[in-house]
Amino acid sequence: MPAAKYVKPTEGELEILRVIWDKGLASVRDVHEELAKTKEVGYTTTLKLMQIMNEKGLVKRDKSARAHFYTAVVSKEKTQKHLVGRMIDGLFGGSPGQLVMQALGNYKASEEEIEEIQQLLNNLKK
Amino acid sequence: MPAAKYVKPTEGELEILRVIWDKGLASVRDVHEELAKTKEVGYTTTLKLMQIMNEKGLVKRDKSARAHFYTAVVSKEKTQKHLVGRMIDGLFGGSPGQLVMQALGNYKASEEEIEEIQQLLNNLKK
DNA sequence: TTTCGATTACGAAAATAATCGTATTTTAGT
DNA sequence: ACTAAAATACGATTATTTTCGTAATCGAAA
Repeated sequence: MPAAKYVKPTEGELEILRVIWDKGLASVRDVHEELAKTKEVGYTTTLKLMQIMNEKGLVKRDKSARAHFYTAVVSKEKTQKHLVGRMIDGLFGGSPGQLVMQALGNYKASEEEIEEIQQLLNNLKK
Repeated sequence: MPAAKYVKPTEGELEILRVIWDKGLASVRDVHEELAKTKEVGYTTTLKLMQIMNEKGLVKRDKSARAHFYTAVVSKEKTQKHLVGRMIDGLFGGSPGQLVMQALGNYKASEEEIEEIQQLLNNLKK
């Protein structure tokens, strides 16, 4: 197994990953149009970033068609886990509970989510 | 009220804030020695960063003594809230529950923490 | 096959963040 | 008052990330 070191995506890369995770497969134009909904950005900026992500191994691309199609190499779950872990260690003194309290206290979760969390907690206790 | 816009601390600034939050009041040397425990860094680097943080309004300093003493202007809780919020919106599709599930699933919380969270959830349901 | 709109390739500038060397200032001890 | 140790001030360099202009390339339509 070839080491597989974790590459932390930058802010901009994360925005792009979100789109790709969502679509599964996406061209530069797909991603760019999605980003353009929320911010002013040039097409080639998005392109360049996606090329860099490809070099870093965050995504891979299929060059067979004229417009290249990108897929994510790093999974959403794995990335979430890394970033949540960083936040727990860096900002919550290593205590996941503190992060959870903070999140639940400040941001409203739906009824279903609450049920789901309670379920999980019950399992964890056993 | 003078606008009070939120300034997002950089990674390096966050490390320093953690030390200041912990100590309440800290000189550059205090902070630097704490940072030096975990990474190689020059004294003046820490100094400079703290000066920048002062300019940004993240900390304020008491210059009356020879060695200046710094205190945090932004609270730990407020910073946590902001960063958690960013993470929820950016990585968890706006769902705090997803973040919580991720955190609890991957990082072990203590028995007490679990109890506390259950308590909170019960309150939220009502 | 020629053209034209869309795409990728490339390089470099701009913006942001982190680093540290050197100069200056301060003050306690002599 | 002088010195030395320790602190701050400042500027500049380096590293990283983001941005985008321009050129080259591709391929479908005429």
